[in-house]
Formats: sequence, structure tokens, C-alpha cells
Amino acid sequence: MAVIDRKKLILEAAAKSFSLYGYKATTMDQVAKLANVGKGTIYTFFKTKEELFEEIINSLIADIRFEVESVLDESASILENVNSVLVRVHAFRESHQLTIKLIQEERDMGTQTVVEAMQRVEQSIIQYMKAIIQKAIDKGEIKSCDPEVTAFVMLKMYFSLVIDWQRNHPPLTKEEIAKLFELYLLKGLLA
Amino acid sequence: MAVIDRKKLILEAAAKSFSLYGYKATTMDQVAKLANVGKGTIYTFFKTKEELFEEIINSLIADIRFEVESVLDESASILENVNSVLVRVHAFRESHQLTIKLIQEERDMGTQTVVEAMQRVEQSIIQYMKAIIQKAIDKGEIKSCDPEVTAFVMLKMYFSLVIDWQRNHPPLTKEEIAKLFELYLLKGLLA
DNA sequence: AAACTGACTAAAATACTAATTTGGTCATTT
DNA sequence: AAATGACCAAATTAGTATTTTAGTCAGTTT
Repeated sequence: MAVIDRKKLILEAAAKSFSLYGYKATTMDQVAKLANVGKGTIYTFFKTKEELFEEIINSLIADIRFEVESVLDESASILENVNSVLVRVHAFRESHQLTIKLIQEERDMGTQTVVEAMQRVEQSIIQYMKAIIQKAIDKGEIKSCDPEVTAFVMLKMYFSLVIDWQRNHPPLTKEEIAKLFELYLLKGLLA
Repeated sequence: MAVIDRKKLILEAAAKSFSLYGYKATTMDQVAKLANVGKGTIYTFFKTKEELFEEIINSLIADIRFEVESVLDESASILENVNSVLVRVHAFRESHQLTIKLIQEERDMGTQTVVEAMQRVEQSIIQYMKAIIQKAIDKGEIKSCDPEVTAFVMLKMYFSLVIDWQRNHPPLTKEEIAKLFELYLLKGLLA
């Protein structure tokens, strides 16, 4: 159709600007100009800047879900699946411009809106993992446990190993992390 | 002896002030006044404010070491010991005025000196745990593993469960945390 | 008339400056 | 010889002027 989809233009422009400059440094004038749209038009689709941002975050979450689902393998073991998911999520965080910028903004400036958004992203990742874990419990692959706490612990442990560990030590390889994951969480430390 | 131990007075005054106001908000004039000492005197014992602070942190680390050692039990299992240590460290963090203030300052203001100091505290806790874990490996209680990574993972998991989990959920009881610790780290998830 | 626009405004952020505070020194006192 | 506190340069803070920005709405375009 000849009619331009202005909402889409705005979302694309906003995504680009948030990726490039982060949340705070993105202005509505900038988005309007980037989208070749009057500023008022933005407000016919989104009540506030925050709402626009939230829609972008929803897309981000959807993108992550897609990535995660594309890597899940019904016939694989829980260890393999959990590992694939975590590695994929991590790769996503490191390659996706928007997440890079937002993690940076969260760390450096602590922008409230961004902190909340990233928490929402984390929560949604935990929700997928929860489902995966529930299936593994049902299949009898792992012991009965609270799937949400388990997902939470897995994610935290993973990011501890790939992010926090590097602060004082040489980084662990992908294989080392997988091994550690298996040892600590799956098999257990007891001799 | 009739001679006043000025260094001790200064350390006590500084500890009090850091506990009450944090690192940034503590001034050398304040410490001098609190210690009933001329400001110049402080500088005969400590080169800079940072050095004074570091000595206070050294005492803090020594205090924690004392707490931890008083709770260790050679004849107890690794699970019991690790749990005791972590619970003790946590109780310390929550009851000790200085740590409360510094954790707050670290979170709210990100004062560089404080961030580094708290990292040093964490590192030293990990060092004790490392020793405990090494002993358990030697005794054949747990599998062979890198004691430092293991200590690191344990500490991170513990604080995830007691601190991060509460952000979005009702807090876990001490018993629940001990159970989770046992399940995830010691016994492992595999059915 | 329905969709769109951008000049406009109040509020917030920033840049700038003046005034104060603070870490550290050192000539003087004890 | 040990201790002190007035002093100073540097940093921080408070106060203010200026600019920027989110959001509105009267007017324009289609």
C-alpha cells in the first residue's frame, strides 16, 4: 500500500536511537526526525516516551524468545538444553546493540526506567527456563524442585561465571563453564 | 601507661565515623575532633584518608575471619560448615554497622574507594572458603574441583538466594536456603 | 474531517559561577 | 620530639542562568 506505516517507522527509529544512544540520551525530537514524522505523531501511537521504550523492550523479549526457541531440542538432555539456552542468551546480550547499550546505561547511570526494563527481560528469560525445567521434572530427568528458583539460580550462576568471575580472573572458556555447570548444578559436589 | 595511644584513638574515631556516615561523608577534621587529636597527628600515622580507611577495612576483615573461625567445626560435614560460614557472614553483614553503611554507599553512590574495599572483603571471604573446600577435597568428602571457583560460586549463589531473590519474591527462610544449597550444589539436580 | 505537523510551554537537565569544604602541609607550640 | 591547628590548593557543593526536552494543541495538509 502507498500509505506509510508510521507506527512502524517510529518503532524502527526509536529502536535505532535507543541502540545508538541509550534511553536517556534519546530524545523524542530525534526519533521524530529519524522516522521522518512530526513529533506529535509519535504521541498518537504512544502515550509517553516510556511507553514507546516499553514496546521496544517487548520486541527485544520476543527476539530473545525466538532465539531461545530456535535452539531448544526436545530430544536433547536437560543439561544440553539449559546450556544451549544460556549460551544463546549470552551471545545475544553480547551481540545485540540495544542490550549492550542498555546494560551499559544500567551500570553507568542507573537510569530507573532502564533498570526496570532489564529486570523485565531477565524475568522473561527465567520464565522460559522455568518451562524447560518443569518439563525435565515431568520427564523424571531431574529431581522434583521449584522450577522458578531453579531457573533463577541457573541464570545467576551462569552470569556469575561469565561476567563476575572475569573481574578478578582470566575468563573461563565456554567448555569450562559447561563443565562447571554440570558439576555444581547437575551432578553435585558430593563424592 | 599514662601516654595516650593516639593511633588507637584515631582508628576508633575513624571506625565510628565511617560506620555512621560512610567513607565520603567522613572528614579528617571530624575524625581528628572525635579522636581528640590534632589533624596533623592523623598524618603521622596514615599517609592519606584512603590509607586510614584501608586499615579499618583490614580490621573488618580480621573481625569477619574471627567470626568465621569461631563457627568452623573440624568434625562437621562440609555442608554444615559451608552453611555455618555463609550464615555467619550474612549475619555479620546485616548487623555490623560499618558493613551496612558501606554496602549502602557502594550501591547508592558507587564511591570507587568503597567499591574496591568491599571487593577486597569479598575476596578474603572467598579465600577462607577456599581453604575449607580444599580440606573437604583432601578428606574425600567432595569431588576434586577448583577450590577457588567453587568458593566463588557458593558465595555468589548464597547472596543470590538471600539478596537478589527478595527483589521479586518473598524471602526464603534460612532452612529453605540450606535445603536449596544442598540440592543444587551438593547433591545435584540429576534424578 | 481525519491525519499529521511543528511551534510552543512548563518542567527538567545542564552549564556555569560563587562560595564552601576538605585533604593534606608545615611553622609553631608543648 | 611529638603534637597541633591555621593555612592553602584542590575539590565539592550550592545557587543560578541557560538550554534542552517531553508532551500539547492550534493550525495545516491530504
